[in-house]
Amino acid sequence: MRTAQLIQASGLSKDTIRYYEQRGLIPEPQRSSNNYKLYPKSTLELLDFIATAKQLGFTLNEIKNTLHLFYDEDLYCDSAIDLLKNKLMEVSQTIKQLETQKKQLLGEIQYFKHKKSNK
Amino acid sequence: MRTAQLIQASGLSKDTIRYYEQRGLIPEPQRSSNNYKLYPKSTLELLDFIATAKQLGFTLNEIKNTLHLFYDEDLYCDSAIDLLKNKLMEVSQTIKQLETQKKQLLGEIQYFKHKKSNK
DNA sequence: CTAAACTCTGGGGTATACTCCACGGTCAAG
DNA sequence: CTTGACCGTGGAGTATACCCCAGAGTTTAG
Repeated sequence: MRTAQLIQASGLSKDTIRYYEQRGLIPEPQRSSNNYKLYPKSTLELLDFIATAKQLGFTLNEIKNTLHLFYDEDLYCDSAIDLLKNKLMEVSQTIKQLETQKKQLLGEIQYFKHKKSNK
Repeated sequence: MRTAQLIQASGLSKDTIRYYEQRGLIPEPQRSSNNYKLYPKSTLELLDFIATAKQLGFTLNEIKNTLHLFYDEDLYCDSAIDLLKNKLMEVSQTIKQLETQKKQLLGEIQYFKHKKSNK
């Protein structure tokens, strides 16, 4: 699979793919004689794995430390569950903070409504 | 008020204050003959205003575009309310996305639990 | 053979909100 | 007069996830 195909199949830009390569998220592809990159199918699957993980809220760094799950999912159910649970707690925590922010915003709105009615 | 006092009273670092100055969030202070900065009291109040706005989720850029509220709060109740409502919607939107993320995470956890029990 | 399309690389730019460093001037105490 | 605290400046660095550009080799169609 050449670069153009991978771009097309993954929906990612060449720069994103290159960036993932540089960050070590996907392995360096082989080269053909003209130095063009040749990706194995697994890279496409890996990119899907990465996309899913991103959607779940994982950063690229976190995903990088999780690649063993992609390569041997069956072996690491427990650690997968741990990672997911941790992220779940993070997300819940963030939601809580935002709920607090919401309350404060509502309070401020009330304050200005009150002030306005006193003009 | 000199720099040290403002740092002390605001709880911000010298670098943060300087940064706010550069960004135009607080006005350039006067200088004494030795070139030391001399802040008026209002700057401290302004820093408190900024801190509050930050807590409500506003970025420094947004805050900068909102400074007229600080300088003439009474005149702009309506626009204050608009700004707050917009931010409220933003926050609510973010919360929704995170709730979705949470559901997906729970789904993934179930998936791995299931997979594990089948080993 | 030439022009267009494809590919590679290195390196700079973006947004956010600061922090940290180093160099140098100023001031007060002893 | 010197030492240490205080103050100011410019500029680099941090984290995240990319985007964009330019220069140059390669390949393919006509």
